[in-house]
Amino acid sequence: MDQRTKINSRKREPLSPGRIVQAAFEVIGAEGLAEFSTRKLAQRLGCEAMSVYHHFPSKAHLMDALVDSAVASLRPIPPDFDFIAGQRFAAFEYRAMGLRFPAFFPFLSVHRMNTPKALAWLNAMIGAYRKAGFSDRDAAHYFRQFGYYIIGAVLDETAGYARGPSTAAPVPFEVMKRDFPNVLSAGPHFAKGEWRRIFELGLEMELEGLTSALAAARS
Amino acid sequence: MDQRTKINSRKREPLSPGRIVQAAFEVIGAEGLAEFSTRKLAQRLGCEAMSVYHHFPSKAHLMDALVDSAVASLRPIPPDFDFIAGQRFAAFEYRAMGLRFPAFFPFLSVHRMNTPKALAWLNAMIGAYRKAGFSDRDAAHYFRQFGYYIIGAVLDETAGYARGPSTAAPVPFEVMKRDFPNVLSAGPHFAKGEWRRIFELGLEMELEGLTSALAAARS
DNA sequence: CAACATATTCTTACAGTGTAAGGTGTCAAC
DNA sequence: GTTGACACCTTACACTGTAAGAATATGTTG
Repeated sequence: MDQRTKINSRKREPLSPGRIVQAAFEVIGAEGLAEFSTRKLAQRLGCEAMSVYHHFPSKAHLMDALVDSAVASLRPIPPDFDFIAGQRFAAFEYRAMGLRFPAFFPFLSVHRMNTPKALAWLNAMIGAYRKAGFSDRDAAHYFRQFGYYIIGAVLDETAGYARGPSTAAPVPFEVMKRDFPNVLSAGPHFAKGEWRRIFELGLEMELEGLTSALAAARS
Repeated sequence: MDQRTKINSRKREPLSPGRIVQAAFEVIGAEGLAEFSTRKLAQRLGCEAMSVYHHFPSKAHLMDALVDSAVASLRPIPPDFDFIAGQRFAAFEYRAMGLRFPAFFPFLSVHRMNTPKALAWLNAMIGAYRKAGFSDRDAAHYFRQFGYYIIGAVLDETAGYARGPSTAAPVPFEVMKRDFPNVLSAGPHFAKGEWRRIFELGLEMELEGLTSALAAARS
């Protein structure tokens, strides 16, 4: 009908899954997960909301593509690393991925990884445990347990980082001082500059535990 | 206008924050977090959607009340427990809380705990670390790191438990067998019956690490 | 008792959401 | 040309949270 719409769609690069995924990350990064809608996505793409549906059957499928894309950005463990060094590498790599998409990570953390690229990554990770000497069962269990720590850590860093202050009226300083002095004195040590140390503290604890478990499994 | 509405609102118990919170948990438990809306909540309460707004200024405030209520259900660490036993108790207690509200936990996991009851719980937890002999800084860091593991674990149990299959078309068995054999053979060991063992595996690893850290801090 | 005040609850309306159904313009193959 | 496939757009619907204000219920004062 209106000729400008045609011109618009001719002028710009045509839509594609890749371009849509990238634009989605941009919107989520700029406006936050809650503000991410098909219409705002379309606005950034220079098209109409429904045009996205020609490339993704639903918003949920698009979100899955975002998960896949984020997971695909995880570099595999270098082959010459031993098991512990490899797990350390994977942990930092996963954390870096989360911090690359801080506003998106809370979504990722809660979603099953059953897209092809996510499965490939999972497969490699579990394979590392098997290869190190864990039984099938122990490989599954220790890997999952390790994931608990990593995901919990990255979630905390991103959920706190990406979101503004809570909706509830914050407790005033005087009340904090009187009723929750431990929280107050812990506050500075929760600052962003400390996050990496906190992450490493627990990570090294995990790695020592894995070392012991591995020694026990091999004997 | 319509007289039945009056009769209805006379007949039932009057609205109150407590009744609304309870109904909210019921709706979330029965229909899931995504299906939880003010109108469905009102339906369960036998009132109109906007009536809720007299008791909570916004849905976000109501959600905060849910967080507060869930956290308030955490029993404090018994005073005669030593530090490690206390942390073990708190970990299981937290996990039990999450499993009590499985559909709600993914929301809780991502939200700051700055309501009064949540702060009281935080304050007690951090206090336990201080009392055990950690410095202010180490208390903050080791507590947070411990929380990473616990929250990651409970999130995984509830997010997998409370949600149905992913939206993406699942990868067919033949493909799994060929391309992701490690994931396939790990599958049975990720079954629900194994969750408690997995949780304990990582928990005991954490507790051993805390024991060592505490010994180092005291020396 | 009536009259007023306050606390609850309901009605209506609006801007926003995901997306079903079907239309329109462009281009390649015949 | 005509046809058909493809990419994109228009419209419409059922849903969301909630602002604004009307209506009712309850309590208080005369």
